[in-house]
Amino acid sequence: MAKIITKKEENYSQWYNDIVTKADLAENSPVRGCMVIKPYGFAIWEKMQGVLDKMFKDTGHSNAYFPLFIPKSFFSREASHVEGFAKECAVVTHYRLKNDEKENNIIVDPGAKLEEELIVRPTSETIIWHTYKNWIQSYRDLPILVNQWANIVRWEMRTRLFLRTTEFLWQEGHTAHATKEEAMEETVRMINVYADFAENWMGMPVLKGTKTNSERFAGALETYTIEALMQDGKALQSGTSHFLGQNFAKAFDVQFTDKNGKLDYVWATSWGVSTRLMGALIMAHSDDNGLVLPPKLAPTQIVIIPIYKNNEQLTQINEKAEKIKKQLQDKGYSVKFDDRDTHKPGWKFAEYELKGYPIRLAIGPKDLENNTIEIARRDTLTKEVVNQDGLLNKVDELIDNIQNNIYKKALDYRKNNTRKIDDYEEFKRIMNEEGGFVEAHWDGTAETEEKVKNETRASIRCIPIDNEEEKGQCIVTGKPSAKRVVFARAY
RNA sequence: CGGGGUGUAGCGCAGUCCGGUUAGCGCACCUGCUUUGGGAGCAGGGGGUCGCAAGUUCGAAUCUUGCCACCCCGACCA
Repeated sequence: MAKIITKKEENYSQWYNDIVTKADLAENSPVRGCMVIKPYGFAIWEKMQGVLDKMFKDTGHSNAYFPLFIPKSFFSREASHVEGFAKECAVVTHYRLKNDEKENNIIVDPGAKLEEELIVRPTSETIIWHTYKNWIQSYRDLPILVNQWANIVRWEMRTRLFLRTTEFLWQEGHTAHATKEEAMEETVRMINVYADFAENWMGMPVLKGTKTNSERFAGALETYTIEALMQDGKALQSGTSHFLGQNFAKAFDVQFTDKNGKLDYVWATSWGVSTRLMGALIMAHSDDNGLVLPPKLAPTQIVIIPIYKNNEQLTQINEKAEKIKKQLQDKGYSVKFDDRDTHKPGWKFAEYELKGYPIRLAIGPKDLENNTIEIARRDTLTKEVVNQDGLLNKVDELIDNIQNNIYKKALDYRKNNTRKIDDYEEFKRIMNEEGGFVEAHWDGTAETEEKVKNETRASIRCIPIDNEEEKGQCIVTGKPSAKRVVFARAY
């Protein structure tokens, strides 16, 4: 088995092929830049979906669904939005094929040309605000707090499995509010939901902050982001929440009558996370033996592997294992008993490590004799033999412990790779040799941001919310700065 | 769209420079026996339009021309 290299950028393709193919997550699809999410990978996604969906509902949102196709004219209504997305849209121009008798081939029927082209959604603001226009007349119709789980298509020039695929799955929340304050609160609420999910479920520490003008979502007045640091020192934008102001309401003429009888435009937010989070999950925690999944998101938390020499032993172990499985399931754990006779125990050990199962139990003849069981944890790859009577408590303890440990490990990694730099030459060296987050002063201009990007390939990932004010001088121009911002090379 | 690279079995590759039996290796797959506490051993077996097309030649995976696809690095981006 080829080793999975997590540190070096140049080995990521190898790493992906192994993890992704062998761990049954996905494989390259014949369609340009698209991915097949294999059953095990999709199980992880479903798990994430389930948690996020509950978080959205708990914050008052409901699910809905809007069309995949957006008429081209909708798109051009919001100027900066169309500018941001125009270059990466798949466009439907015809609605029928026909048999070309000369060539004996199927061709696009020229007679089936659409009068107005349809855009395959790269995001749904336009069609949703077109729809909201009919839903909103009065302040009594507000707020609208809607989320949709959907697929979208962005025809990027360059794709990267999981991190930037042509088609991807995501959720997009689109809310409408009567006041600016309320919309702003919603924007911040949702970035906090994302940060909560990333840290407490994925075990992945994130920096919360706002984007600079040039990195902002097309059509937004403010973009909040969570930025995670991958094990190769590159940053990954993992979720965003946008304050859209009244831009889309104005573009789609969505006005409402307020309590005082005055007409005003509606305030909007949108927010989303995608299957990129699976890439983040993989890249944040995996090691040379494969995936490491946080217990809270692992589709199966515990696997039990029988070790036996003959059928008689297997029967005895089966009985015992099924009992243990039942007990664990009663406590709410997802458990798999792998009694396949087609693979040997050693093979199974390696297999479940590759797939990142948090806890592995092994039970064999020795254990039957001694009333013991072997318990192994994926995050540290350590194992111990415990008495069966204490197993349930041990599992409780381990599940918590593993969840906390992988978070702590990722946090330590980030701490060790976050540097305060005040010298531009040092900054350049760090970007070339070390990677990671660099906290530095910036004069606030797009010119400086652009210069740094051209010279170091590092961009401003965010202006952190939590960072303290600290007066300083821009690392490039020496002009005054009120606060450090976070730079990194990013995916 | 620029720069680089690769296309040979499901996966990973050798063979190509310098044309020559029936195209080979590892893993995986199938059958049988022995095995089973960290990816088992032995024996046998199946699987290929050598990316596509044309050309050169007695003969092409190998040489020539054209095309296509994919990967990596940039520009772009969740």
